[in-house]
Amino acid sequence: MGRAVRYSKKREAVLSAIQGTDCHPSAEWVYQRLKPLHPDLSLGTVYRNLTFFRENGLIQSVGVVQGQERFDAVVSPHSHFVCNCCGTVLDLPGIEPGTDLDRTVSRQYGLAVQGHKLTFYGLCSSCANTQQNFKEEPL
Amino acid sequence: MGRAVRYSKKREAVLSAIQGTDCHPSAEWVYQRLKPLHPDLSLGTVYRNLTFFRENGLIQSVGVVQGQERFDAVVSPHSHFVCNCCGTVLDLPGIEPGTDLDRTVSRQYGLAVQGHKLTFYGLCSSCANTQQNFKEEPL
DNA sequence: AATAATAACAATAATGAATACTGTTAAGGA
DNA sequence: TCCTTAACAGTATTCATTATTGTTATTATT
Repeated sequence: MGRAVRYSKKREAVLSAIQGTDCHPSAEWVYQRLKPLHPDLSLGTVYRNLTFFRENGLIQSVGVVQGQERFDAVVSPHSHFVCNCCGTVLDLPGIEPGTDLDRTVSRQYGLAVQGHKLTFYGLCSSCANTQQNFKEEPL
Repeated sequence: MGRAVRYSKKREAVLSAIQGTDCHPSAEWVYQRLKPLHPDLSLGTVYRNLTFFRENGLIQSVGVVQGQERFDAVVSPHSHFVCNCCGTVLDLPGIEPGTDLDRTVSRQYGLAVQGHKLTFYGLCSSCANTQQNFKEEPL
């Protein structure tokens, strides 16, 4: 018998924080957001629960942006845009390549492709208007 | 190991009801008094807890008055007056015979007397003024 | 070196089984 | 008849177990 999962207010709060925003937050962001309501919250708990939720498929990782991993409560495959200046992560709901890419890779390499993640990088409109440049190398 | 005693709101309420009055109430009186605050209280619980408290020395029985047992949260030995008309039970703080009675009985009969209860019967001033008579035989 | 993330462990809090307590109903007693 | 007790199923409390958290130190990454 596996380890039983228990309910906890902190865990629930972490999930709500991610589900309640579309900014694709980092662990630190979640921590700062919840601190006022949960003064005794610890950063370790945030990291632990983010890992827990990702492993259980309730959230997904968007990848590491400027040194911090970012998360998304929308687990269905969709595209993202990452600003290399301010680190903003945006959804790209119009850019869905369908199953063509999956099928191509599947046929060409003989792999059972089940989905994909497509991430764009560049400058968001806000950063482009203020003519800022990225502070870290974008990859 | 004996039966463990647990806390319950109903039990606490019954004790408070008795401790919060000097009218030497009956089970029914306690029940009616607590009903508004505890709508699901049952008369059986009142009886059970009165017995429980008496057996544990937290309250004492003043005796049966007009068919109903009456209780007192003051467990130190003291005298009472019972009105045979309205059933009122009064404390008689000035009428304390001390240990003389106990010692007399103890010597005369060779018994280990530890205390006594002295109860007077008659008409309280209220009933005497309205010239009522007792409705039940007083004993 | 500085910051993000993980590991270790004691302290805390949630869970579930055991069972004391209560509500209800029926039966006993004065 | 009315006051009180008994029986029993349903409810609520307790407590041991252990998942979760807070803290601190350590590792990883840039």
